[in-house]
Parts: sequence; structure tokens; C-alpha cells
Amino acid sequence: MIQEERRLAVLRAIVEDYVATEEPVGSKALVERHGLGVSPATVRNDMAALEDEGYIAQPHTSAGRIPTDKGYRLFVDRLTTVKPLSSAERRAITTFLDGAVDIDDVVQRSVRLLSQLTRQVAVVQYPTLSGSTVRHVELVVLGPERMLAVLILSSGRVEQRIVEVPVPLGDDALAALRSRVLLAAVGQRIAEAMAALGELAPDPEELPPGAPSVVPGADPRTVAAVVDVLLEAMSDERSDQRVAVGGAANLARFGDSFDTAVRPLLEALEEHVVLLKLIGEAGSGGLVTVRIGAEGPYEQLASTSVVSTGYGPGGGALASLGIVGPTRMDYPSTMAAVRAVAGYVSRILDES
Amino acid sequence: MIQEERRLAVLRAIVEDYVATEEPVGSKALVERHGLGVSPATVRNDMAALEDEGYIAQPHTSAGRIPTDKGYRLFVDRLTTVKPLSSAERRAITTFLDGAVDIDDVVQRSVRLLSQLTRQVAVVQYPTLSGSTVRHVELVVLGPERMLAVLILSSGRVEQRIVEVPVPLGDDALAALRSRVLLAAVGQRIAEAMAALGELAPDPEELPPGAPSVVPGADPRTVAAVVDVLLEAMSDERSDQRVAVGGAANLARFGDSFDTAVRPLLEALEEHVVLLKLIGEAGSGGLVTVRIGAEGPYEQLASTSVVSTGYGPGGGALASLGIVGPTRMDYPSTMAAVRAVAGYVSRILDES
DNA sequence: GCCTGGCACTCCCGAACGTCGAGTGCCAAG
DNA sequence: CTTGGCACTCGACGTTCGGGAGTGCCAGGC
Repeated sequence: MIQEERRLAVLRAIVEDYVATEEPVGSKALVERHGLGVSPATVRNDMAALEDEGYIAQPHTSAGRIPTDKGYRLFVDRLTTVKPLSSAERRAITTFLDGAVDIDDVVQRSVRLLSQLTRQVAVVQYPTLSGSTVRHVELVVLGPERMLAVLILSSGRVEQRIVEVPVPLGDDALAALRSRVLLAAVGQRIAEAMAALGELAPDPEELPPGAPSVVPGADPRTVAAVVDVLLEAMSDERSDQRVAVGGAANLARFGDSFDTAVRPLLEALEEHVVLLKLIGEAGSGGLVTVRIGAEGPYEQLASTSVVSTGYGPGGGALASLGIVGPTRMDYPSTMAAVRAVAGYVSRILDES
Repeated sequence: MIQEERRLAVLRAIVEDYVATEEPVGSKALVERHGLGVSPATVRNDMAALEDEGYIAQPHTSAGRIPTDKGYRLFVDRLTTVKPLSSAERRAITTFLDGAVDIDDVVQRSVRLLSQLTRQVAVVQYPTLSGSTVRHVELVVLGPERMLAVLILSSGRVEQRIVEVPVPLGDDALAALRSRVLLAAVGQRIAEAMAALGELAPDPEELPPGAPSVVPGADPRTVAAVVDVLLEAMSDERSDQRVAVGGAANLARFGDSFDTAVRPLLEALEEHVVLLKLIGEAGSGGLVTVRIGAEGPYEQLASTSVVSTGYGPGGGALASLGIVGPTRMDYPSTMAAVRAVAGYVSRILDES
């Protein structure tokens, strides 16, 4: 059907014009700006049909049309042509990210980069513990009853904890404990390492005080203290929920609808758990997820959209990143930027 | 002079009313709400005098008066009565901060607490390296050519770095290097530790390849690599410039003047260097600094004020914290909250 | 069957206008 | 120095009123 195609072209034109001008677009302006070879009246008929189907709406009678969430959805799913980044943007990504010195720096630079590229609020999750493997564990004696446990993960993250030990360890016992821990944890994924470590330290209260330790020469309570701290570091929910946020100044461009859009979003930006949930359902390997307006779980964010994806070594979804902005945004460019940054960050993680 | 005192009372009343109502305050409302025992006409005369001296201004003829920056300044310097925190607020501070597990957690909780207490944007600087002393240094062998250097500071911060060593160390050499490093650094302030460490590793290029090392059994280049990494960790400017920001949602209450006030502030919140400069010139030991409107170095923040102070073990100024808000703010309460949080955080640092 | 020009209709937007009231400045009297 | 009175100013608010953009619908043409 030829009219069917034209209708979609009209919808695309409406979305593009509305995103560019932020004003309801009328039939006359449409035919002028886009080279549809038909008259305004014809476009009006198409618009009426599109409105019946719920893709566009009028703010009030005798105003132009604006896309609905459903309209944006159709646009994103079927009408976007892949929009390659400009060479300046590519260059910006490489120069921006190549100077990063560690994983935290990568995340912070990414969030800045992403907010500048998209001119939206950017959100980048720090790599989660749970997706990575244990690269090394070190135990350091700080004093007679204090030790430091250091946990180094494949994602480049280093966690350290102070341990208060009830019974000091001799050198031999320390070496034994160290090798046992390394054997149990190194190379394993977090979940497996936790299981293996757990076996090293049976609940000390179930043992008689003088019972033989799993680790020769080390008091079982000391072993348990060390293991507990390591387990705690591995299961630290706080560090799984860390996110970096940037570009809040871009909210100033929201223009209208301060109360309905900006305020709830500002509040959400403080709630890292909420942000994680927003950008969390992300595809991986170049797949970008778009959540438009009321499709999301938060009523108050009904006029915001989320564009997100996963990143991680090998393109896996170790963590998520994305942007939050008004439903009225330039989806093709934004999606391209999100995909590109995620890809580049993943490659950096591959190398390190 | 009795009139002089009344004039100050009038100024105080104007500031208090304007802060409470956000509206220009007129002579009649003043006498009604505050118990000044004079007529509106008298107050009008006083107001005219205050206006001549630059303490208050009218937005337009026949409107009420609002305080100028100069008026707020006088109010803060001479008219504020110390306003003790409510017991609920005291309780909030203790319950909020007592659950903190490490220094980062303390900072993050503080920023949240402070923004909720003051209903403003809170800024807390992470404790600087430069103000603290070295508590411990640990060197850990990760592999034949990789080591991990861990630096533990009196502020509770732990820095770790991976070292690539050109020549592997034997056990004895490692022990020797470790004890030399500890001797040089532990207990010293950062600057002194850096100087002492520097002497351990003379520039290796000036030495003949086989020259005797300062550390018996260790190749001078390896020693230099380790020392370099430690020095780098100690002089890390990035970590001196870390700040936590919270309560941006409170900007929504700015009400009017979005473009002139909120937008520049949102931009400033992303620039951590700017924030540090804003809250940086802070007094210590219970002294709270207030910078009102255009007194600050940034023209664009002419309608914002900064209330800040230092904190650190023993009440010293290891780092700064404070809030940023509209010039029209409740200075007495805000100053009390800032002082109380800084004091409590300092005490936490004392204990750990 | 679909496109098109014409036409009446709707309704937002901005300007102009008038009214209201809060607040002021000034003056003369206490 | 204070006070009551009084005329005046000026923004806030509501109303009115064209202008114009845009629509829906209809009848005619391809």
C-alpha cells in the first residue's frame, strides 16, 4: 500500500520536526519542509488516521500534532535509520577515554563524555562485583590483632577491608591461610569463590574451643573472621549499586514543564537504586534499549525516556550505562552515542 | 542610640520575613508580625534610611523591601542568634552517621544528611591526602613482575596501585625493601614521607647498571619503580579533588529565577574544582564561613550563598564541607546544621 | 478510490485596557 | 522623633478582542 508508507513517512516527519522545533507541527509546515509530494489536505487525512491509531495527538483543537509515546515507539522500532557518529564525535570518544588511569576514572570520564555527546543526563554504573572473577587476594598484617584483606577483581576493581582478628596468626599460619584462600578463590567467579571460601570457615560456635582448624596453626575463630570479611566484601551490595551521574545541567534545556519533568528527575538522580533500575534492563553487544515515557516503572517519570545498554569485557553486560532525557529527544543520535561509548568502554576493559 | 537599635531590629525582621515568605516585605506587615512597638510610618522612615545605606532595596517602586547582599552580610555578622538544633535533628545526625562503615561511606552519608537537614545542595570534600599521615604501607607480590603497593592513611583512606617491576625481588630483598619503606614513611605526614622515600631511590639513570642498591639485594630500578608508584599515590591530585554532592533536587525549590540561578549552579555542581574553591576557604574548629552572593569569585553564582566549614580529626581542617543555596536562605539554621555535621564527622575521624 | 482546493470553524496567543490594592513618600501635627 | 493622613505609583490580575495557524469536512477532479 502506498498510502501506508506515506503515513509512516508523515509520522517520521512529525517526530523529526517536533524534536527539532519543540512545537506542534501542522500539515502545511510538514509538506514544505519535507519533500512529500502531496498537498497539505492529504497530509491532514493521514494525520487524522495516525491520530485514530494513537500515534500522534493534538494538545488542543486547531493546534499541530505531537507524537505520543506510541508514536515515538514506532519511530524508534521501525523508522530510525542508523545514524553514524561524526568523525569529530569519534575523535572525542577516543581522546576522552584514552587518558583514563583506572576503572573509576573510566566510569567518570564516560559519564562526562556521554552527557556531552547527547546533551542529556548520563548515568554509568560501576562494574558490578558479581559479574567478575577474583584475580588475587592478599592478607596483610597491620598489627597483632589487625589485618588488611585486599581483594582484586578481573574488572580492575580493588576492595580492601580491615579485619580485627581475635587470635594473632604466626607467620606459618598466615602463609597457610593465605595459600588456602588463594586456592579457593583465585580465578573463580564471585559466587563460586564465596562458596569455596565458606567451606574454609565452619561456624566457630559449633566447634569446641580447641577443635583443630581447617588451616594448620591458625585459630578457627581467626580464620572465620578473615573469611567473613572477604565474603562481606564480595557480597557488598553497596558497590554493586554505585553509579556515576553527569550532565544534570542539561536539565535546564527542558524548557517547559519544570515541575512535571525536571523535579522528579532531579529527585530520581539522587536515588541510585532507582537509576540502576532505569538503565538496568539493558541489552548487550551493541543492542540499545529504549524505554519511552510511561513504559517505565515510575509514574513520575512519564515524560522522560531512557536509552541504555550494557557494557563489559567482550561486550558482555557487566554493567549498564545510558542516558535519561525528555521523551522529545533525538533518538537516532542518542542511540548511536550510547552504543559507541559502551563499545569503546568495553574495549578498554578488554585490554586491561 | 535607640533608633539605631530599632533600625537593626527592622533589618533583622525584614530578613526573617523575606526568608520565610519569599516576598518583599512592607512596613505594615512588619509591625504586625513582629512586636516592634512603633507605627508603620516610623518603620518606613527606618526603611528609607536602611535603603540609603544599601542594606535593603525595592524590586520596584511601591513594592516592599528585600535585603541586599550587604543586608544579609550584616544580618549574618551581627544579628544572628545562635540557633540550637532540635533534638530530632541531633538524633538524625547520630543515627545517620553512626552506621558508616568506612571513610567513603561517612562522606556519602554526610552529604545526604546535610542536604536533608538544610534542604539545600550539600557538598562534602573527601579527606585530602596532604593533611594526613601515613599509617601503614604494604607491598604485595602479585606475580614475577607485578606487585601491589597499598598505602593506608590516618584519615582512613586506603590507596592501592599496581607496580610493574623490571627485576623480580627475592624474599629477602622484599623484606628489606618493605622495612626501609616503612621506616621512611610510617607516622610521617605526606610531605615528609615523600621526601624520605625520595632518598631511597636516587634516579637510576645516574647510576651505573651494577651499582649497589640502597636496599640490599634489590635492583635499584625495581626500588625506583616501587618508590615512584608510592610517590605518585601520595601526590595524586585527583583524590584531593574528590567531592560528593547531594540534594540537587532541592534546587527545585528555587522557584523563580531558574535561568539566573539554577542553571549556573547546576553547571557548577559538575565542576568539582569549582565546588572545592567555593567551599574551600573554610574556617575550622566550629568556625563557619558564609559567603553571600556576589562576594564569591563566580559572577554567575551572584544569587547563591555558600555556608561552609572545615572538618578533620581534632577539629582540624583536613577537608571542607558545606552547602550552596539561594542568598535568600535561613542562615542561622543552616549555619547550625553545617557546624553540627562537621563536628560530628570530625569526632568520627578522631575515633577511627 | 484517492487526492486536492476551498471554506467555515475552533481556539491559542498576545496586546491592550481597566481595576484593585499594597506599599510608598512626604507633610504637618503631636 | 514619632505618628496619622493622604495622594501617588506601579505591579498583579482579569477581561476583552483581533489575528492567525491549524483543523475537519465537502465537493469536484484524476
